[in-house]
Amino acid sequence: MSTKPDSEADALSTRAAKAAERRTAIIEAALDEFTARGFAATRIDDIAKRAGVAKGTIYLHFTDKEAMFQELVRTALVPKLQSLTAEPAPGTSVRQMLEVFADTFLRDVAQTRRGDIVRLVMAEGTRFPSLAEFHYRNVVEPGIAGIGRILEIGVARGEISVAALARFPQLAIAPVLLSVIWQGLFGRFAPLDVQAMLRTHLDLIFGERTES
Amino acid sequence: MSTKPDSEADALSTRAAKAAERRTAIIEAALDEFTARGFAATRIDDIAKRAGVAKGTIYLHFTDKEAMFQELVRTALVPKLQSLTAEPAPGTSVRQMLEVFADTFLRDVAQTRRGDIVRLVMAEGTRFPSLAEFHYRNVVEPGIAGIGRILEIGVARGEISVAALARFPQLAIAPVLLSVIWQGLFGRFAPLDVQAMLRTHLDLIFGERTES
DNA sequence: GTATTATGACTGACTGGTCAGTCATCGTCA
DNA sequence: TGACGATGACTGACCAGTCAGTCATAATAC
Repeated sequence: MSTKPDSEADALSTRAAKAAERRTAIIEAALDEFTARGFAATRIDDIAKRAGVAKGTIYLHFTDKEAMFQELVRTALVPKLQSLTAEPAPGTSVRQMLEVFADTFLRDVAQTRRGDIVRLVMAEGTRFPSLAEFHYRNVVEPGIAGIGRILEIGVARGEISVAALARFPQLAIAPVLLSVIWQGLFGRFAPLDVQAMLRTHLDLIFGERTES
Repeated sequence: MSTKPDSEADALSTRAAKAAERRTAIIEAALDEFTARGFAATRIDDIAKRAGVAKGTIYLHFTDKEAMFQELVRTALVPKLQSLTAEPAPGTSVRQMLEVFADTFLRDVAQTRRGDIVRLVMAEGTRFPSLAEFHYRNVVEPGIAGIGRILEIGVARGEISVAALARFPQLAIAPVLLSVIWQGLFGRFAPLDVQAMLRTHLDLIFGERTES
């Protein structure tokens, strides 16, 4: 692909390179605008302005607004999922695995623009069923399955005493989801100590008695 | 109010009654449209058609689209909150109190149009900060406080062994919120046994060991 | 009780503005 | 020089909000 004397590959230095740059700029700008305003209220003109590009250029890369929206939102989360579902080193306790998961999530999702994207999916998912389903298949289901595997290990090892928890990995995820929502909607005037909350949640799962 | 020979009161039979009917019809229709399409994509014409009313009539009741949206969404949830925060009969165990809360929530919110409204607030809250703040003050904060009080009793009585839980009532709410989101986005193709999940969550809180 | 007038709720065609998507033209690179 | 990427003015559709006119009902007169 790289050494083939293809006209496209030859142009890599200037033409294709600039095209790729432009595409990236458009994607960045579009994500900013879509997360800030939602699908319907976002203007293509604004995306173009923010990307430093004319409106027509956008239509060289995407067929229409809806296609652009779906393509962007789809690809924005999937790559990062691997780092979350990565198998942990053997010999770690299940509690540590979940702690790593929570920390990674906080660092890579909740505190970055990816958090906005999660909110965006929740906001627009009803109006774009195919988008919701795509996220279920590619983000939610694998995520749930990964957590489920960890929980099963916890139950098998006796670290987790509520065996039914493995049937509902959603319970382990719920506080993380709540954090994303909370920070987006209320964080400005009612900040939440997410880290401490998630630690408490782990105490709950692992049945550690604590004094206040 | 009913016997006063007021011109307004006199007209209650026909004129004012019809006006009230109309207003209700508009509110119903507007909630349907807004929850189905979101704020920006909802057309006033469609609300009018659905309410069986001319467009101009809507502007006799609401100053503009945004005012209507905010007023509707604001008032739609507040009244029902009382039934959720109602003090339970003394002598009930904390677990029972939370069970009642969960059941009431499922019956009155998750499985009704109120669930759509919760989703709507989450979806549009970012774009209507005053709406988010209103909901925080009038729905979230009282709700959190109510659950917090129950949890404190649980800690004091020794029913709950993780004392820090009382600092984060959000942890008790999180699965309920997740249920609403899940059913709205994925319920169609990946239904979730919410009742069983919430029961498991209570097992977690009350440290009941269970076998699968 | 009946006729006449006054009221204001209701209507929907219309306006002004916005915005997605197009395309004739231009500029640039191989 | 020829080809193709980029441009932005333009078009047509769409829609929030308006307002002059209609009509059912209430108030008043007789």
